Amino acid sequence: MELTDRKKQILKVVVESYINTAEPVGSKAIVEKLSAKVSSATIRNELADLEELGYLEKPHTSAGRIPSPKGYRLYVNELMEKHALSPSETEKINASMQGKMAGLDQVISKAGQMVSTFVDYPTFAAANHKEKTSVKRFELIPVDDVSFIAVVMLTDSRVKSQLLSLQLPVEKEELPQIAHLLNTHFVGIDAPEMNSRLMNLSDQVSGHWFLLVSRVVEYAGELVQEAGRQEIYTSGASQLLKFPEYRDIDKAQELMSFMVDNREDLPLPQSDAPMQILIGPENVNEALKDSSVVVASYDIGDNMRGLIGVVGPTRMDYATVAARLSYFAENLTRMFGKKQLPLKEEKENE
Amino acid sequence: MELTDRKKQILKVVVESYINTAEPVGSKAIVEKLSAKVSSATIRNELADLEELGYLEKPHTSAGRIPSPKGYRLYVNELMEKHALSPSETEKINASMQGKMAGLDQVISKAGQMVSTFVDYPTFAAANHKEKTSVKRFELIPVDDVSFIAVVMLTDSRVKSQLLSLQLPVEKEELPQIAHLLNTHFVGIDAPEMNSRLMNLSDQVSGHWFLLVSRVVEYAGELVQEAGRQEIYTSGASQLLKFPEYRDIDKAQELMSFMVDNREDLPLPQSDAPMQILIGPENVNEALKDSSVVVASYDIGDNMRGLIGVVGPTRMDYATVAARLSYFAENLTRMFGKKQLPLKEEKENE
DNA sequence: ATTAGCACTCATTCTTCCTGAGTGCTAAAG
DNA sequence: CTTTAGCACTCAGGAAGAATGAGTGCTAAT
Repeated sequence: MELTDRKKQILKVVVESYINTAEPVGSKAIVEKLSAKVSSATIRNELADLEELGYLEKPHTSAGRIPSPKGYRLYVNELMEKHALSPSETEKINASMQGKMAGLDQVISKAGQMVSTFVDYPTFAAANHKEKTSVKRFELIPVDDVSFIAVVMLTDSRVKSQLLSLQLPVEKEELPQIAHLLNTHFVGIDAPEMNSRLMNLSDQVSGHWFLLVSRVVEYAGELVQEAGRQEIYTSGASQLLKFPEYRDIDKAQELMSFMVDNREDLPLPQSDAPMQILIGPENVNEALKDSSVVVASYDIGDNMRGLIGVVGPTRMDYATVAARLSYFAENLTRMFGKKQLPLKEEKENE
Repeated sequence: MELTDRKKQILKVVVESYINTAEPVGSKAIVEKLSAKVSSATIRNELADLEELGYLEKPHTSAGRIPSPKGYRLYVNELMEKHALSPSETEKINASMQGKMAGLDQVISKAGQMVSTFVDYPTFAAANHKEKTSVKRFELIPVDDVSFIAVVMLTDSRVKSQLLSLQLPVEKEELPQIAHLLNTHFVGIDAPEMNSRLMNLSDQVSGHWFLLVSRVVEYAGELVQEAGRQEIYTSGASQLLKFPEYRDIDKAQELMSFMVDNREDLPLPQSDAPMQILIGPENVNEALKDSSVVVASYDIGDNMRGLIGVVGPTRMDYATVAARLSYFAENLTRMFGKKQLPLKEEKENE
């Protein structure tokens, strides 16, 4: 059954007022904010209906109403006015995005940080590889008798390198051959496959070479696995404490410890939708059951999708957050979503 | 004037009892915990003296005594029993340190994390370079027509690399010469010096070369500067909320926002002492005035000194924290303080 | 120097009472 | 059938007071 127009208007007023004040909303207050001129008694009847339908709840008998998750859901789906950003806001966002992010790792974490300061809620940030990352190419650079540098180009166009030292002497002349070996056998595959090929190799090459090769493969394997694991960054977690809903220290600590200490356990929403809003119990994560999350995603290169989630009480300001976040995400896609990452194409200041 | 032995014993009991319970300690409770058999009235006289001397304070007239910062200081300097770790504790520490840290960046942050879980207080972690980091050597690896990889070896034995792309074509054959140029002019110097040498070079080489060189130098300059900036990591910040002294949300938020969001502003103690305890107002940082910090340092390679700080209320368990932290720090020095970093010398599991 | 004894202080807790915002229901009016 | 005025009712939250009890400081005796 569809709600009447008036019921929707009333629900909207309740949600917005509660978002602003965190106080239950009473019938009189609603009358004042409502354009239609009706008495508070009428509103009370409507409120009773809305409560029966599950859109509102009462903290206790003699208090006003607050929205239920179902109420927020309706608000977000139908009632919320997607408000456009003011020029000064877009300006601020644009300014903050100038030249702050060098290198892929930084894009992800910085994006989260910027959003957090901009929406005034805590955020988390992560990224998914669409395809599995693997090694694109190996290079070995001689250093001294016992050490060399392994340079590993990954398919996501990052380049990682590390100094490796052995007990045995390393012959400069052998390195190119070993690199060739690596490039023919260990490119384009995942970590377990790397290991099994390494095993196969063990009796085809000399022990000395094998040692060298396995050190490099070990390193590369870690890189590939690390790329598969998704690192989650969080920002602004301390802002949680400013909301009255987290006055209860235990509630606060539960969520807080997720945000700052156990981020790896934050289950991320999977959908590819540009923006998604998860309200209270819609979150699968136990610690988020009383909170809401607004998630947006953006492109990084053409093989990754960045994710930014804004975390707050269910009473969070969905309209503003959604507007700002989606503007941000769109801009990030514009800046980093190209075929080839424009890594440090242009620079400014220092 | 020296305190009598009995006064010291009493102070010790007060401090330790308060550390355990967070409740003011009364004369009767002291009698019970004190070996000497005296009456509570005697204790009261002594307490009055200790208060007059500034070692104790009273929250209000009818409460027991709590230690003042001066009291904690005396306790830490003279009274505290440096307790040895039990075998099961050292075992746990040793186990947790097995093979968790690969690469220099990880040593620092992981060390902080491990200490935090082990002492049950929040920690911060950082590292100082004793000497300025600079570039030890450049390598350029051709990739395709317009891009190449810059590999930069730093004096702290880290190796960093990045894919650089230009608009102009990159000649494979030129790269070794350009690398040579870089290695003769841009090694062993700091970022500003790099820039000024770059300027000098501008009319000595062709525009094409200059473009290439400046891209690499720019990248290297950032690396060198980044090494100079000190990155601060924190762990376990949410544990703060479990202490009653941070029940006051505002206090909690102030410190919390330092720990999780503004870590770069945490001023770190400079001393090179292996361990240092800063009690309440001894901290210069405003946000830490009501808290205490136990800092220890350890060697990383032979050019860096890692720093781990344990943060807690002034009522923190100095004896336990100090014991565990120093054991940790000693082990870290043992593991990573060698001449040459044993980066991934041995491995286990995956 | 120590201690028993006693009057005093004051945070904390519990009760009681009051207030006022807000409700639900009924009965009358549109 | 919808709206509204009116009224009795509920209940969280705050204020005020009383009781509790842990702890003190001081005095006078040992």
